Amino acid sequence: MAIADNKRPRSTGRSRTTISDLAAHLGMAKGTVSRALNDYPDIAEGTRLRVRRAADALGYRPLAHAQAIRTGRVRSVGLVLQVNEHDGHRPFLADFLAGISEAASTADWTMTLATAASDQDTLRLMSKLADEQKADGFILPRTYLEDTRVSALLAGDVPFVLFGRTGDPRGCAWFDIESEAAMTEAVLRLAKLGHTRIGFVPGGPGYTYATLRRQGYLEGLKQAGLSFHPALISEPALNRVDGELAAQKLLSLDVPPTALVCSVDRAAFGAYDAAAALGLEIGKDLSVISYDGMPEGALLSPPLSTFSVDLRHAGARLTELLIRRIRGEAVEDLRDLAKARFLDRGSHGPPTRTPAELAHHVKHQWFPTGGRTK
Amino acid sequence: MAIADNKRPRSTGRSRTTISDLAAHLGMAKGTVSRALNDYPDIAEGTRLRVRRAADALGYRPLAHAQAIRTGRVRSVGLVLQVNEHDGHRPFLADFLAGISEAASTADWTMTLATAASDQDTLRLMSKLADEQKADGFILPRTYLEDTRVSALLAGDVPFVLFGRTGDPRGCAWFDIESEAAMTEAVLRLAKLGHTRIGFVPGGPGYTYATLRRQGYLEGLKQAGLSFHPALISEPALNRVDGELAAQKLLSLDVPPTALVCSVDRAAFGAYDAAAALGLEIGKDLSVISYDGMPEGALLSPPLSTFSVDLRHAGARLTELLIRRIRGEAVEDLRDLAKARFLDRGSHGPPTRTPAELAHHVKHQWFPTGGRTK
DNA sequence: AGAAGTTCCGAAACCGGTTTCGGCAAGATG
DNA sequence: CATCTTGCCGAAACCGGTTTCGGAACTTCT
Repeated sequence: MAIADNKRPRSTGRSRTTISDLAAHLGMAKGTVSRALNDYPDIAEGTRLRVRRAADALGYRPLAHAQAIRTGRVRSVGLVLQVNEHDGHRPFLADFLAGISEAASTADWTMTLATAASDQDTLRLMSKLADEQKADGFILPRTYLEDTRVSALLAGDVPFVLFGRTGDPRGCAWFDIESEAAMTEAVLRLAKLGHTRIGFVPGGPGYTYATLRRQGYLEGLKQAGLSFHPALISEPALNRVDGELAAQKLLSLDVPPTALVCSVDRAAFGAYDAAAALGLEIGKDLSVISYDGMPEGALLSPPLSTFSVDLRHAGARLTELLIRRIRGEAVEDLRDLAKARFLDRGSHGPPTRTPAELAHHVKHQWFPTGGRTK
Repeated sequence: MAIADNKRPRSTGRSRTTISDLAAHLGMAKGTVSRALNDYPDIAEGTRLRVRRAADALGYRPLAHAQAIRTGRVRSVGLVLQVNEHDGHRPFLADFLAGISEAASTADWTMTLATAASDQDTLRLMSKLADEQKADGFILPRTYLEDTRVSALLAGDVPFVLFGRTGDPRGCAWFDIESEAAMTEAVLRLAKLGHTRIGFVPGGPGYTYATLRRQGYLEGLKQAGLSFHPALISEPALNRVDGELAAQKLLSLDVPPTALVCSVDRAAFGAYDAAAALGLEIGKDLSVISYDGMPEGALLSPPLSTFSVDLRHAGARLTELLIRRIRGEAVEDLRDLAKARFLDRGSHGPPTRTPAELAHHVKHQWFPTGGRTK
């Protein structure tokens, strides 16, 4: 109560110092001040310093949108997240955003975020943000082999950078994790332990990474000198249930794999379920190596061996690339790859049974009455 | 290759249609067009329609920052997330963001997001965003009883809305989940099942919710007609390890509780660990009810009974309130509470032992040699 | 019919910056 | 010493909107 009622003229605050105030205070033209602050070459060094000093003495902060009206840039990176879909990266969303925010902040930029419920919604939101110039460009997470966002942005001449590769890279800047190399490494590790039949659970079709990881698996077989059996590649699985089904099917083969390489952790979780149902011990009877590095994997027994991705770094790198893209650098110079880090935990080891023994065990467990119907 | 080289004058695109273009096309003054589009009362209905039609015929989209220069509003809600700290809500971050984005989008606003590494960093980022007018106001997640952000924003006359309450609500708009009511309900449910000694694991001191939940616990005891024993309130626990220690200590009391109410799920996870170490079965020997609704809780055995929060709704509501705040509504009209939803799962049931029996069991298990030294 | 209101729109100022242009003064050149 | 540069800054236009102001045309009232 008391004196609290000092009725200011509504949201006046102290009206900020504008560039005109600053110019008046310095006795110069405001154009000069502007050029001084923006490092134009036709300003004397002494003047530049005087201006700068006065600027922070008066606490001058240019309005981003007032600058934008002339420069056409609001210094903001756009990000449209699609939240409906499966998302192994969801636990890391905060890290990803932190990476973007940090890199943006360093360059004196900001991030404009929106969430979409569908592909179409994503396009709509991006076009709106671009039209109103709320963002100067976009980071595109989760790329498809054929990505409608890419064609739309290319057509609209809106700068962007992909997190992931795409079918036709022309006009695209991108950053990606070499997950195919991780898959190769997984196969080689397993082969070195003595596995000769190694199954593969692919990711969602359409996504670029799914194709790449499959290639990485094949490359691993080749380097290990193992022959490829199409039957050892299951149906795609992006969640626990599908992962269980996939593993179940692979393990029911006449000559089942003794090790599984999974494209995503969630599928690997399902493989644990399948193994449990069949009375198989993970890391012994069945080895599993996966990809994503989800924290839940560490809680399983045995903990899941998987490849983890530094999403904070990814966000930061993508932001740098996007800003440089917006500033006009050629896309060919704005492409980068990083490696995934292997988390060597307990879910893989030397095979304890031959495929034949494993098949016998499975058949016995799975069809206790010996039937093979259905 | 081929013809691909059509060398446009760099990022020309087709230069957007401005309000002047539109005015020229209509043969009117641009001021008139602006007023027509913004529903000024001194524009004839027919004119308004003509303008609107022409606007979407030409695909006119005003530049947000060009508007802002005069209106002083960029139509953006600011959000600064602190990512270093413990965070039970982290798995729901996407939902929270989706709620904000949706509500903002509905009002034709956007969201500007930043992440900070410390309290100080948060203040710095908010002040920068506000100064540059990249955001018109802020959503403040995770409030403290004494919140430096609140005083800073009040001093700077920057609009904001709290997610959570704070010690001194003057000048504050807020939205919160009534987690104290959830705690009360938890106690009542346990009392109804026959528990008479119910322990409480508080949340982090300083946070407003911690105090409220403690009060809710006390209120529950009171309503259930149970007497309060200070020893039944443990040290604060915000993570699994501390939760385990807290539960261990409570269970080692001479007259231990047969049920635990935990302020946060993570602490409850620790209680599971403690129970396992003591050979106690959750839901039988020890009942647990918690708060947060983290998905991991459903994977425990038995699944954790907990209160879940609709963070998408929270984000949406906060955004509505903030926008109304920015538009000048009084803070007193911008306060709202919502309820948490109880997820009735397997971690609570009637007590299978009396406190005395439980104490005996614990002592036997925990000190197999009967000693009481360290 | 003239005065007084209303309705509705054009013209211009304005917001806070950036960028262009031109010119003065000092230094370099012949 | 005259001229040509060059360095440096002021003045003004400009960006794309919004808001104020004033007045023409049209009603309404007396």
